[in-house]
Amino acid sequence: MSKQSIEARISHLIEQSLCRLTRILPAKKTLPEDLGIQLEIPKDMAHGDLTTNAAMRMANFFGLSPMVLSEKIVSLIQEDLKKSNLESSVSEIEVKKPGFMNFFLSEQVLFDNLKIIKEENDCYGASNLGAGQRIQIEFVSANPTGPLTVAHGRQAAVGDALGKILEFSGHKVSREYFLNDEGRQIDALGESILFHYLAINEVNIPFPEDGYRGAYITEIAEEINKKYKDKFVEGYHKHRKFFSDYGVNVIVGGIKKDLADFNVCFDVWFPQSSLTKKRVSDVLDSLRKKGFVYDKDGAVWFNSMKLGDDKDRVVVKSDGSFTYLAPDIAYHLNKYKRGFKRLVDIWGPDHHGYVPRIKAAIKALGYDEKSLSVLLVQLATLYRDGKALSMSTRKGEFITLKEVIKEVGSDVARFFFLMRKLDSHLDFDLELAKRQSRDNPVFYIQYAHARIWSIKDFEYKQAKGSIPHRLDVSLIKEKEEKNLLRLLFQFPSCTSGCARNLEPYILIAYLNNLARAFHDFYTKHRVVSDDTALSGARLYLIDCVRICIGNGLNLLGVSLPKKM
RNA sequence: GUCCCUGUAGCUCAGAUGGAUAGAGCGGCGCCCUCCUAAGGCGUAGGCCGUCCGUUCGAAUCGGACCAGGGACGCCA
Repeated sequence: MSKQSIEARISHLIEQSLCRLTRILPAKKTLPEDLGIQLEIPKDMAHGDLTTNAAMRMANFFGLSPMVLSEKIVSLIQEDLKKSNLESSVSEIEVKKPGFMNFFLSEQVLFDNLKIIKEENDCYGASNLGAGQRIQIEFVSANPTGPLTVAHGRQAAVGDALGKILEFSGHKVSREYFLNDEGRQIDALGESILFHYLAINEVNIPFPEDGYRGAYITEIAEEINKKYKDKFVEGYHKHRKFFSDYGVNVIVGGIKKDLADFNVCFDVWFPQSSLTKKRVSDVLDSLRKKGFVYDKDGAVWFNSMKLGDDKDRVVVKSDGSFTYLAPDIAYHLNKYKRGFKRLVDIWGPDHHGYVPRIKAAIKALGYDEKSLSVLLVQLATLYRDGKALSMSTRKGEFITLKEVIKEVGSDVARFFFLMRKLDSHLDFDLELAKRQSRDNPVFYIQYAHARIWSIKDFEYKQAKGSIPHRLDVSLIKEKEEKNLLRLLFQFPSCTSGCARNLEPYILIAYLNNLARAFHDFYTKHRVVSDDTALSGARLYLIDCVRICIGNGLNLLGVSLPKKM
């Protein structure tokens, strides 16, 4: 019996007994639809495997003290347990102090879970939470005017991990990169390259306003000059488009390579240029018909204030060109039109003011704003030896994602970017990241995985694989082993928690605990010994740990070393 | 000025939808390799959870005010 079904069945029993109580006790009202009942895993294992606050939530409703209500519910549940085949799974239900009901699962459930892990293997922890729903996750989407920076690195790691987590939880995920390949910034890019190209050919023009600086710009200019010599010097203003196209091409190529080196892949690259002017103005026209768009001061405005924004926003400037919002509205409509039921946008914190605007647009387009989740991933600050490294994108002084990956490796970089809650600023210490000890959680977790392989190897060399991995329940009795059983049992609720909250860091905390529990077990008990039966049982157990750590690291996009 | 994020042990941070005595790592101190990787483990010390009100059976968690740090507020993208 899988853990989900036990959880589900217990919470069903609770609800059932509440319903029965309304009939037994003089009910004043009908039960509210959302009871707010939570069945959760208690922090302290002394409080059982599952616990609920149901009695405390419902005490007022029934006019009973939480303790009395708890007792009544428990006695009803116990009657039902006898009738169902759950009786062997729940060993005890206790009522504690303020009114908690604690469920203790029988050890058999935890042992059966090991068999489930072995069977499901790399699917253990997967669920059908998403029920096959199509969900699109758009992330990075950095303008192709320069290489990816550390900030993009965090967004890339988060988006990719969330994609994997959502897939694992039964969603149909599409990862998308919106490529901003036209507009003023792209023009400025072209002009910046042109400036350097002309400089090489000893033609001096003023440096463009909003121009980009940085070695990569001069490199592109040199590359063009090498290929085409001084071909574009005469009548250079006619060739601006060539320079910007060339620059975008080179930079997008670099971005794709950096992402590939970071093990991040996208299903769709969506160029802004594919949203033609006509498509954008068609969308604006349809919004105008619905009364969401109006003219003022020679510009066209979106009536976003009525939909929750603090002011109305310009969509067509008085010079006739679109603001960024206009194609973005069309883009989001396009996402829905492609059949996605849910959208996730991952942005930097500098875009937070933009959220009400796009939410307003979603509403104006006639979709439920809740179908769009905007995740604002806070910045990552790089440190070296406790000192923050300064960054300024404008001056071209920044640390690229590429440099970070080169210095610490993809595994470590990904892990560090995911380590904190998305809302938290992230301090990324390069020296700590390279350290290989307990204070570096990546190595700590990978080390547990490698240790298990090392035990398996040892067994293979000693006994030539003759020890059968057989689960003899009576042999697993150490405290450290029981601890592992419990943690392994919790893995599925951890993965679905990540999916529900769109937060990968929950998984990291879990893996840290599991690795710790394993290291603790390892130093206290020998796996491979003369006692073949015991060795077999322990090999079975640690292989389940290996599967769990492996599945967890896979979701984070971190590799699973067999040796370290 | 408006808005967003943050404020928990000396340092870096957990505390997933409010829950039962607030947890890790580092650093301090003291231990554990004739034994499957010591890149490990164990023990110990260390806290008015920024401040003040409020909601609740119950608050680090929710609401309000204030204080401190970071960031955003364009007919830029």
